[in-house]
Parts: sequence; structure tokens; C-alpha cells
Amino acid sequence: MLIATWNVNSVNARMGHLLVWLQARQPDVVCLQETKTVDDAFPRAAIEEAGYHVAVHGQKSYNGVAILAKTPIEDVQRGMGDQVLDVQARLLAGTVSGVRILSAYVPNGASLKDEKCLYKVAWLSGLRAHLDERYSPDDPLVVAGDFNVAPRDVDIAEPQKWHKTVLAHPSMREAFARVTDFDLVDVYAAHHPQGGNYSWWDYRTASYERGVGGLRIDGILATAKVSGRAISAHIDHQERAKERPSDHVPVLMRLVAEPTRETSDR
DNA sequence: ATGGTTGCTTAGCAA
Repeated sequence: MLIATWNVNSVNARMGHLLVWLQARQPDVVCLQETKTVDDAFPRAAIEEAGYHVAVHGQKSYNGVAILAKTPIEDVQRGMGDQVLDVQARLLAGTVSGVRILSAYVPNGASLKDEKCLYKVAWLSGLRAHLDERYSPDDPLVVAGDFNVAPRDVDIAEPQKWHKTVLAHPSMREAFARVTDFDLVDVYAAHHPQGGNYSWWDYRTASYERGVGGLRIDGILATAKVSGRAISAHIDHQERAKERPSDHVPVLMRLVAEPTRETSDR
């Protein structure tokens, strides 16, 4: 089972790349972020023709999340059940093959002294509260998305440049850690302790084209029931080299087909 | 300290 997350920066603008990538990669589950469209304008038919069930939670112009899956998506839930935090479409949940999947688009926060940064912290806090309320660390649960936080220095090409920004400031890492403290494993980090690979490059500095910079601000968090099945994690950085790419690339993890038996060596 | 680019929407915002 292959599970992926990708901030596509407009699903309609990225349809060409998305369909080619789905065909080549054949992921079983895909969490999308920044779809940037209302649900009526989501390119559902073309994705269904590619062999996927589709669940969407979008809004006009900004934000927007989706889940694609080869098998049916059950018990779809939009938002986290918070009147204020749900104004922006940033969280979508669905159950696929018995695994609860959350597609999450954490607020960027703009700058440390911007009000948006307070919203970012509140949103992460709300997500933790939502996990506490609705789920147990014993559930098979995945939270995949754009975290807008690089959890470790090895997730940043030039860490010192980013420590005073919203993507890597200690206060932001703390806010993010409160989510993972629910008992979620950062699967990419667990499989790549040395880091050095990234999922986002700023358009404005052309850092990807220049072969410098990059941050891993996207990832897949999972409870033990799921992380114990993860046999590999990968970043599809070649997507960033295409013409008119998203500024983010896909992050993936592969699970063994069947849950491993905890008592198999008994 | 500022600006650089992209996308949505059409001047300005968000990232």
C-alpha cells in the first residue's frame, strides 16, 4: 500500500502533472493540499477516470484539501469541528481500507510577528485537540500534508537562514511537536535520520533551479499501527524539475500489505 | 530591509 501527500498549489493548474504522476506512481492513497478551488470546480471526473475515488473539501481561491484513493473513501469528515478554525478549508478525513486518513494543510503563518502566525499556532493546537477528541493513539491513523514546519535541521539545506522564520522557528517546531506528541511517528524522518532531502523550494529565489536550498515541510505522520507497517519513505523530487511545477513535491510511504502480528514470535 | 515567482482573480492577496 502506497500512501502519498502532495501540495499541488492549485489542482486545476497541476492536472497535467498530477495525472501523469498518478499513472506512473499508482499510489493507493493521495492527500492533496492547496487545491484552490470550490468543490464544484474540482476536476473530479478526470481523476475518477484515472481510477480513483475522490473526496474534496475546498473553497474559492485559497486552501483546499482532498483525498484520492483506489478503494472507496468512507466516513468523510470536513474540518475539525471548530467554528473558527474551519472557516478555512484545511482538513479532510476519510477511511480507506481500514486506515483513517487526514489530509492536512497547516497555515503558513506568513511571519513571526504576523497575526497569521497566531492562527497557525491555534490551528495546530486545534488539530491536537481534535485528535484527542476523536481518535486514540491505538487507532490506525495517518495525518499527511503540508505542515509548513521543517521538524529537524537536517530537513533544511540552510538551517541558519530559516530558524527565524515561521517554517523553522523553535516556537513553530514546538507547536508542531504538540501534534506529534499525540503519539505520531514522522515516517519520513524515521526512515531518513540523515535528512538532506526536501519537499519545497521557494519559487521566488529559484533555489531549486540553482541547486541550493529547500526544506522538507511536507510529511506523513502515523500511529504505531501504521508506522509499524511502513517499509520505506520517499520524496519525488523530480516533480520539481518539470515545467510549471508546484513549489512542493510528493512525499510517500509504502506499507506492507498486511498488518504485522505483534505476537508472531510467540 | 526588500524582493524575487506563481496562482487566482483581475489589484491585490497568499504563499
